[in-house]
Amino acid sequence: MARPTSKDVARAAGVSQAAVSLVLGDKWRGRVSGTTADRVREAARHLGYRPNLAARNLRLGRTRTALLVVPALTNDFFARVYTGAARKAAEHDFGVVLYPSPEGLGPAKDPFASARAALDGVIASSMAARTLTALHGADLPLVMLDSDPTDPTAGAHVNLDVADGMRQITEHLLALGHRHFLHLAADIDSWTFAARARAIQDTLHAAPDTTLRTAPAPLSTTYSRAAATQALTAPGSRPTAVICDGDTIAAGACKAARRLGLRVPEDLSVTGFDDLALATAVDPELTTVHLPAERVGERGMEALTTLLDGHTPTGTALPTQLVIRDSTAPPPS
Amino acid sequence: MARPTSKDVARAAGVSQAAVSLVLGDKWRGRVSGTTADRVREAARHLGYRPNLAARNLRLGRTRTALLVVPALTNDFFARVYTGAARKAAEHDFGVVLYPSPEGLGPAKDPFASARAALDGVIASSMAARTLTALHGADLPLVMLDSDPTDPTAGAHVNLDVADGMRQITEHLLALGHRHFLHLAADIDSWTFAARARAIQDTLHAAPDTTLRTAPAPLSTTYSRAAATQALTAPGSRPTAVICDGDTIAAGACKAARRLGLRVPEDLSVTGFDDLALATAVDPELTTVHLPAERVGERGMEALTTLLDGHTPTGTALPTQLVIRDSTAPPPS
DNA sequence: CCCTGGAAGTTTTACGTATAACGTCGCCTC
DNA sequence: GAGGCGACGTTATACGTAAAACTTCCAGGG
Repeated sequence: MARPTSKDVARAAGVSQAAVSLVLGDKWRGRVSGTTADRVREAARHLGYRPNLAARNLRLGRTRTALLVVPALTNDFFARVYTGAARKAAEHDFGVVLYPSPEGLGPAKDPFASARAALDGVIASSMAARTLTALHGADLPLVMLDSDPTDPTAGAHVNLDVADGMRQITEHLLALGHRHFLHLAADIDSWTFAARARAIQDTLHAAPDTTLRTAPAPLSTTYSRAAATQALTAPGSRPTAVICDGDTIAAGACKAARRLGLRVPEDLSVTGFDDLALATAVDPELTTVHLPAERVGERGMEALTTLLDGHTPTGTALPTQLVIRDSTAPPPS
Repeated sequence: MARPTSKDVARAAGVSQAAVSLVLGDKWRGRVSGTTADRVREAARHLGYRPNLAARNLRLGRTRTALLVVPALTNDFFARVYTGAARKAAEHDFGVVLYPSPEGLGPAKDPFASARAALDGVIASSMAARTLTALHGADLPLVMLDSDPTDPTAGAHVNLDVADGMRQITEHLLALGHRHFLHLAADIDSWTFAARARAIQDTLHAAPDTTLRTAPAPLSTTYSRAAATQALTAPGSRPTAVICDGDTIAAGACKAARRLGLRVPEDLSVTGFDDLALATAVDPELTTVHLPAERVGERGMEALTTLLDGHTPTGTALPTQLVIRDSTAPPPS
């Protein structure tokens, strides 16, 4: 037999379809007797009734579904953001559908066409936002993750205190005695990376006799290695510490250093960012900044639901935490 | 103004709602004149009309949405499976919604409740399937990934030739001169890992004077390291090669070896499996087996659509490929 | 005895779409 | 000039649900 509808349940219970809707929607008090309600519930259970979501969504005009826009899932930061968002969503009886990297999906597709489910709102990471001109004009509630807090196009922001993370990293290296730094900066034009660079500069500015050089690097272990090699062999003062915008870059930098005959951390300290699974897989394990990725996802979802309730979410930046592992040490004397 | 409906478009174009549906559904040939069709399209474009998917799904009785069930997205194998499935889905004008690790989502939730979108079919990885008793009885078309091909509960299978991958790895090590092996086996009861173990045994069985020991290891770099240390220091013959069921285990094994004073690959060869991003991030880069993860996702989606068309998908196992990197070498003399 | 009001339902309607079924007109054929 | 037929539409209906509006019955108060 085909999937049972509320009408089938009604027939089985000997009531009208409306009564079934009232009972199962838990709006029956004062409208249906307790015994009848029980009878309806029993019939529904027996038939294995599941409401047709398409019909419900059509009727209610909302879907309890959010779109999460991320640049790529193979980055486990975003995978964790998704996990957090999905968990929180489940609490609110919401669903989350993903719109991953347009690169991965071929020709720039309309995200709202790609997400077959109709949407109640959108949560977008800043790194993905640049590809999403389509977001404007869709007038859906929008929550932005780790993006410029002054950007008014978003209904809400969930921010990470990446500047504080970079400050912690830099001060950790300063405390170890480092004075000459190389910043391998992600070659992506994004608020979060700009904020990280500024934090390094600000922190070093307050410290005497320090030098900082910056080189761009792709966010990929394989390709960042070449960038690191080049930056480390460039003429000029040799850095004793390399600050990377991400763990993947740091992994590439470690390899580059080793090929140049530099031991990490004895001859060169290297720091990561993000605290990906990779950070503890490489040897030495990376000193890095832990980002509460799942909390970002949770907060994003929370912000979206408060937005949908007509309120304005309050936004404090989520803290980031320096994690000291084995890739940093005092500079060689 | 609220979101425009097909009725609004009809009014703007001076036609009936049915005509709008015909034109936009591209079923207008012989029913509507070309000029009228153009007028309708122009009106739709001008109003920014987007069909209400809930209504369409209700009307058509299907959603063009598939559920992909994976154990965890933080494993980039599954992230790539998703990417492949989503890309292929887009071609077929389908959507993919995820049901990730029940562990990640808290108390075992009904996957079909969690996916707010109604579903046309399910694609499930074997590693996730054990948690999905709910799949049975849902009588949705089901495609199983990398699972026991003789299992009849699935409508279709997409298989990886993991046995051949393990055979390639083992023969590579044999060719290098290794005779004494340690297999760090994933501590998960799943068809794919059983097949891998069998392949190692079969291959070594055909080679003279070889020994094989097996030890269980968790699929996590951090925890597998302890398992590797224990297995490597256990009394008895010392292996010269460690075959791991996954790259994460291999990364842990490399660290364990180094702490024991063994250089990789000079003193001990270590092999991975899966070819995750991690495989090229660690130093030395791992000799491993590349799995065409995105192709798995694509084939899964293809199988589902042929299933939905009422046909029986043909199933040949996808090939796996040995990738020789820097973690294997001849055994020490 | 009538009137009010609440309990326990039912009938009806609307959500937006796709499509089957039904008109109407003009032209061509026999 | 009757009949047919293709082009160009329109009208009507169904999908499954939620909820507003309506009905019926009965108890209790004045």
